[in-house]
Amino acid sequence: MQRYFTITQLTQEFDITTRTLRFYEAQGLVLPQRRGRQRLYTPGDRTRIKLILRGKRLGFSLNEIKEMIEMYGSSPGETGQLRLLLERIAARREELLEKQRDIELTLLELDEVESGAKARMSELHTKMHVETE
Amino acid sequence: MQRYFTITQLTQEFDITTRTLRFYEAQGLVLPQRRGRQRLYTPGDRTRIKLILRGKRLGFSLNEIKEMIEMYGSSPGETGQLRLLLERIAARREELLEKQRDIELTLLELDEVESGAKARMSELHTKMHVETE
DNA sequence: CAGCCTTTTTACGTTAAAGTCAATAGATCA
DNA sequence: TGATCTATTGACTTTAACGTAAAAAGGCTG
Repeated sequence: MQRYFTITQLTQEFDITTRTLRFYEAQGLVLPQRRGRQRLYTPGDRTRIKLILRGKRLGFSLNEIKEMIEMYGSSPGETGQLRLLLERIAARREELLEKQRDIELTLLELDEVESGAKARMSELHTKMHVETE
Repeated sequence: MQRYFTITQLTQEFDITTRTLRFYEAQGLVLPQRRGRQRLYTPGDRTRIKLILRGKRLGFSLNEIKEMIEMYGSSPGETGQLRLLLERIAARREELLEKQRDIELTLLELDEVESGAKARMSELHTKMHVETE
């Protein structure tokens, strides 16, 4: 029993438009089957779409995302290709680790701004309190 | 003693073009002083540029980055504004935490692909070994 | 089977973030 | 001072990632 999703189901689930999904298909990122002219998405297609959107949230371009997806599915039988695959994995991992550090720093700065704002807020309250005494 | 950076120094340090820095200036993201027509960047300007590039790496748009930078510098004196600032901080934090989770997942998947590739690689070696015996 | 709704195709438009190019202005160096 | 270099400005172009609109093709319903 193969369960399929329609394009509109997926657009609603992920809050994207049909234009977007067809665009991703034109870029070779998803390849839904057809029943006549209608697109049928398998659970596997749905997973790929999730991967695409996750990549987008992290700031990767569609081309980079395509490469990553191809990495996932690839199982090269030759040593040279395998070595290349391992290199690409290492490179991606580096990028992701850098993004992690970037996020850590940004979160720390947000903490600072927040405590500054909270301090000013309690100052304001104190002042109001004194003035109304 | 105020030390200044020239535009080319910064382009070399951050590996961007002068066009990019002037574009950021036109968008109001940095505001270097002028000596005649020449731009002079202070250490503070340099820090802002670092913030911009970090934001870009995380997939934020220049407009979002501008908002964040303005948050950093702002010190509103009114409670309503402060409350708004705190809300924005919370929203940003949520986004960043989601990105963190996205990264974790992606790293895990990379691990899987990698160990799969390594397994296939040692299979290949074993096979070669057997065949050449 | 006529009418209506959804889906698909095709084609052109748009926006963000620069890239490229040409003209001009200062700055520098022999 | 003339020549050369670098920086600035303005205009136009490009690319990615869709948005929008129009026409045709199914599919469903009374």
